[in-house]
Amino acid sequence: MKTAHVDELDTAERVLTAASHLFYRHGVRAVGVEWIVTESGVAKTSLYRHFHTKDDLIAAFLEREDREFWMQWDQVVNDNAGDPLRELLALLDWIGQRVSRDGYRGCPQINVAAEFSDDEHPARRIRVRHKAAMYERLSALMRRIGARQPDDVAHQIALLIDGAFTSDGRLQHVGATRILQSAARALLGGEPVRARPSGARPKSQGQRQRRPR
Amino acid sequence: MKTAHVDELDTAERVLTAASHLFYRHGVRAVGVEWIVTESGVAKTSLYRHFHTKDDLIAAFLEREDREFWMQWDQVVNDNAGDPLRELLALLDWIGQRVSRDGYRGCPQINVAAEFSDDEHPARRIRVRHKAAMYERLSALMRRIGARQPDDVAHQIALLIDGAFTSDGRLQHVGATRILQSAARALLGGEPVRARPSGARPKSQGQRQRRPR
DNA sequence: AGTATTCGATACCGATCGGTAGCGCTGGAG
DNA sequence: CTCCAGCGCTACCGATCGGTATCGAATACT
Repeated sequence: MKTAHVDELDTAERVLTAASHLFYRHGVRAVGVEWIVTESGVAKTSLYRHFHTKDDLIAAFLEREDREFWMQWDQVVNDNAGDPLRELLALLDWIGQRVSRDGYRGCPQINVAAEFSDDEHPARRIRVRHKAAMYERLSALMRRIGARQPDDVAHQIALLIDGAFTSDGRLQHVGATRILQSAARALLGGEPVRARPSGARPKSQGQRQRRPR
Repeated sequence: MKTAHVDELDTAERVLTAASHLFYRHGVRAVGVEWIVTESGVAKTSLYRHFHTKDDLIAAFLEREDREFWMQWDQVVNDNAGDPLRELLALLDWIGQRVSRDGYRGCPQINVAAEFSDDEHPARRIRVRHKAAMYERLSALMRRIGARQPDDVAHQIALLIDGAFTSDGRLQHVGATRILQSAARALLGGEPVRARPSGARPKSQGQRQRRPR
């Protein structure tokens, strides 16, 4: 059915890629389909053959952003498996780098959702799901770390992350990663218990030590 | 020159009020001038007599939001003058209530700025100024509180606040104020020094005590 | 009273919006 | 070889975009 040239990009893929870049950089309402057509080098007819409406294209953009975000998240998690605290710090490092990149313009979920008022709009639904998933993962992670109030800390770290997302490179010169990581450490209560790689459940939040520097 | 009926609203004022509500609720690009005309009950000609372009109207909207935000901020500050920590907690309480209100749709500066890509656009300029002012105030406050690393903590609390702004009522049922305040306390390093109401400059961050509960 | 300004109303401008119709080409599957 | 789905191209649709022109009524300052 669909084979085409293996070395060339799929038509739908080219459309979605071009649309994603434009949507992210300029906002979805600022980008007309004609612009996407020009940028992707695809006929308008073909665009509408794969995405029935512009809203479908917007939804596809956000769905893909969502998928890729969690893929990278999981990658960082897997690279630091075993030590939950290390996992958290690695995630914050990844986010710190992400928001410091040139051309970073915030979280697409937040940005696009703000352009629509109808809560039934796919953009807003996807955003809600995305942020709920974020909290769930953080909450589970806080439990594994052994935080005393895992739900509260999860909410707080979620706030830090969303704040970093909207910072638009404001933290670039002070070190986004450093700010995020030290905040997380503080939120976990000074110096949290370092859990053993082999599932040692931390129960006492014993010896507090001054921060290394 | 301009007196008009004292009991009636100024024409420009009616336009700006209607535009502000629509802009905030639906996003600036989703709202056409015709819609503002209908909602304000003002002739299109009159609208353009006071605001030469739609961008001028958008800028006026954001400028006013900025002014009113700092007016309320200063109000909270004045109501809690003397004790810097109390001041901070009161500010976070105010923000917690603000983001929990029905119909809260995030920070207008963040939302509108995301709809434009040109950094020279007034919306993005005002946003940068607004957020810079936020950091400056927080940084000064952290110094008055006696935080050990005032700049870092200021950045971290700014992240919390921006995160709360974009939470869209997600913290409503867990208590936004509680989450924000406990985060701030933790970021200040357990229990920070409580400054005397009469200008006692805290220099040593002496006795650390375990959190009350 | 006279004059200048501001108002609302309507009609209009070119440009662009999201989306569709029709046509001619092409390349891979049967 | 035949067939046909997917492609690019162009022309087009009604609706709406931001913004302007014109005009008569109402208002305010001198």
